[in-house]
Amino acid sequence: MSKPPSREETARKVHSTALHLMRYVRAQDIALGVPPARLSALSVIVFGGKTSLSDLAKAEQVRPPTMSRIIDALVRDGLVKRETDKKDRRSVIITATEKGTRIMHQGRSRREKRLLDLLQPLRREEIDLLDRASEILSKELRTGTH
Amino acid sequence: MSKPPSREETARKVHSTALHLMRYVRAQDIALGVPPARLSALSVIVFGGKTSLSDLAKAEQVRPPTMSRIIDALVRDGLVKRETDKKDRRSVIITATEKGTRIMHQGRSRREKRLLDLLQPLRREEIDLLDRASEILSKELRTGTH
DNA sequence: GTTGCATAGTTAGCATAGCTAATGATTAGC
DNA sequence: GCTAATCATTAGCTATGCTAACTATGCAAC
Repeated sequence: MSKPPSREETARKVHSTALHLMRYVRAQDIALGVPPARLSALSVIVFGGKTSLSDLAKAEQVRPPTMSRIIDALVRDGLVKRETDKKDRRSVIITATEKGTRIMHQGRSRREKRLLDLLQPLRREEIDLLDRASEILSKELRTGTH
Repeated sequence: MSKPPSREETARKVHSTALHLMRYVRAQDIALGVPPARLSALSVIVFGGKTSLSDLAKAEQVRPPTMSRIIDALVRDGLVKRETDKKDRRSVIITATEKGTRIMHQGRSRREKRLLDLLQPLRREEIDLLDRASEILSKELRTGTH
């Protein structure tokens, strides 16, 4: 049927697809009323459990002052709470409130539903192929230089 | 070997992989010294040819005032130029300058090189699989409701 | 051709989110 | 106990998103 794709072509396709996919799922988040940076941080807090502010900053690849201000807003809106670490009183421990947890679960299920809708018309073999492709890429992203 | 993945699992994997992949390639862009929104707009201008401001706004999924200001910055930095459309004098046509084109090509080759490095250890069959997976997803993203 | 509506773009003003530099508080090393 | 390192915050800048209000132009109806 078709000739084997060059690595360059495949790289371009993969990049373009990932870009459009992210755009597609992120559109769902607007309904939650929590802006993107805050939602992303909240996700780490809810699903990753309690962490320090600096660990959060690392996870989100932003600088501590940026994360500090994001936490300000999340605290103000009652989605997380700040506590000073008993072991190291310089450190701040961030925990999700019940409200924060609830909103995050809503968000996740909205996004998953959206993606499932996208995958709905696909056949068993195609789902299987997407699954293996994700595995391959994830593995390289974990082991590569970055 | 392994039992067939549920659609839910696959959806989660695909989402997570796309997210990490975008993070991986975007890191390259910092070296260009052009902030993300401007770079993305410049990409549409360089590779998509001359367009009006409102078409650009649609392509980038932002409102016209946002695009207007992005263009302000790109013009100020000599990367694009504004011209009024002769046919419809309300309309503004945006074109890339030589400098803008040069920088964008640099950016593209940096990102492609980065992705090629990632795909480098993969075998022929794995590349082929990624290629087909991208095709499948792209097709759904094009034909789906969004 | 003028009246009136629609469309393209800009301006003004606000919120969000990124950064560096500088500061305060606490801990760790010696 | 002093010094250096670490964690978080504050201040102040840039960038990027939005809506509302405005200007200028085009188009349609009469």
